[in-house]
Amino acid sequence: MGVRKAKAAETEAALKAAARREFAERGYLNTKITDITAAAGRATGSFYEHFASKEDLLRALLADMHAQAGDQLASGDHPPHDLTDPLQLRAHIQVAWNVMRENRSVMAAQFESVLAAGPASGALWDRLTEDTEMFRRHLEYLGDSDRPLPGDPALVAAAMGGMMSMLAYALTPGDTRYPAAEIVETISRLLLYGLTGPPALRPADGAGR
Amino acid sequence: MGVRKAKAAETEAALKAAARREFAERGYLNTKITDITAAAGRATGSFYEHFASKEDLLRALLADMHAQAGDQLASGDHPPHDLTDPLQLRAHIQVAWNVMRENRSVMAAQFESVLAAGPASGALWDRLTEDTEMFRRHLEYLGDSDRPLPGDPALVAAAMGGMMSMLAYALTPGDTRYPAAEIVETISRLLLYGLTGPPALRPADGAGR
DNA sequence: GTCTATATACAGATAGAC
DNA sequence: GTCTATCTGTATATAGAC
Repeated sequence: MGVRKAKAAETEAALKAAARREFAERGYLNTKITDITAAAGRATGSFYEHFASKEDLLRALLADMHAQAGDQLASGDHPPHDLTDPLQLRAHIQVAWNVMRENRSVMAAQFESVLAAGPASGALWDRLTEDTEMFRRHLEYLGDSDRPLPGDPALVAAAMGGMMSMLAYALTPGDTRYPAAEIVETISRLLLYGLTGPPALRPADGAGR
Repeated sequence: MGVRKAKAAETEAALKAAARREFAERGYLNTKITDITAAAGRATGSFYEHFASKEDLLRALLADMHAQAGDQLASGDHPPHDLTDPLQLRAHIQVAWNVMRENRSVMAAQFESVLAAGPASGALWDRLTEDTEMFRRHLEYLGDSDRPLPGDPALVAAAMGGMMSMLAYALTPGDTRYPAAEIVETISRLLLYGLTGPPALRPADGAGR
C-alpha cells in the first residue's frame, strides 16, 4: 500500500471512529457532517472524498460491524438449537446482548435511520425480522420437534429481539442500575419460563395464597 | 363560547387531526410544519397562533391521548393484580395493545421525539419506565406474595413494555400477516410461560427426543 | 385569527487552490 | 488527498396586511 493510500485510509478510519463517538453522544440524526469532521480533526470537504453521504458512512460502519459480529457468532460455535435448554438459551442471549452492547452506537444509528424512513414504510419490521433470523430458525427447530411454541416463530423471534434491542438502547452503557449479568439473567429467565417461573418453584394448585 | 373562539378551536382541531395523519404517514421527524398546515387547509402562519412549535403540538396530542387512555384504563376496572393468571395477564396485554394501536401515530411520534434527544440522554429509559409503571406495580405485588420473579420488577416491566411497543411500532396497522388477536395471544403466552410452554404440555424429563 | 411574503438559520454538498 | 470558501436547498419562525 502506497503512502498516499495509507494516509487516505488513515483519514477514513479517523472519520469512522469520530462518527462512532459522535453517534454515541448525540445520536445519528442529530450528528452533522461537520461534527464528524471536526471530531476527526479534518476539513469538511474531506468527508466527501471518502463517503457520499452520512447514510453511506453508516453503511460502511454496519459492514464493519457485521464482519466482526460474524466472527463472534461463528467462533462461538454454539451448541446447536434447543432454546428451551436454560444453558443454551442463556448463551444465546449473552452473545446477542454482547454484540448489541459492543456496537450500541452503530446499532442505534441504524435504528434511527430506519425510523426516519417513516412508520408506514414497514422498514422497522424488515430490520427486526432480518436481525432475529437466528432466533426464528431455532424456534422452527423446536416446532419441528413438536414442542409447543407461544406462536408463529417469526413473530416470537421478533418479540424476543424487539425486547432486547429496546433494552439495549434504553439502558445507557455507563448505567449503574443494572449490571450486564443481571440483565442477561433476567431476560433469560423471562423468556425461558415467563412470569410464572420454573415449574419446580410454582406453588401447587391451591397452595398459593 | 363565542364564534371567534369557536373558529379558532376548529382550526386547532383541524391542525391536530392533520398532524396525526401526517405523523402516521411520514413520521414525526420527517413531517414539516408546512405539511401539517397544508393538510389542514390552513396557512403556515396560522400554526403559530395555536402552537409554539412542533414539539408543543406533540405535547398537546399526548395530553389528549392520556386523557382518553385514562378513561379506558379506569373504565375497564380490571381484576386486580395477578399477572400469572392467564386471563388477567391476557386482559392486561389486550388493553395495553389496544391503547398502543389506537394511538400508534402519536406514540410513534413521541418515540421519535425521545430518540432525537440522543442515546446518551437516557430519555428512552425514563419513558419506558414511566409507561410500564402499571406492569411494575403488578409485578411488585407478585413479589410481595413470594412468587418467583425473573428479575427486578422495574426491569421486567421495561422488558415487557419494550417488547410490546417495538412490535406495535414495527407491525404496520394494515398488516395482514398477523391479526391483532394472534399477536395478543402470542405475547400473552410468551410472557406467561416463556418458550418452554405451560407445565402440563412440557415433555416429562427424558421423554422429549 | 388568518393570510401572504419574507427573514433567519443551518445542514448538505461542491469548487478550486494547494 | 486535503484544505478554505461558498453555493444551494430547505425548515422554522416572524412581519404586516386584511
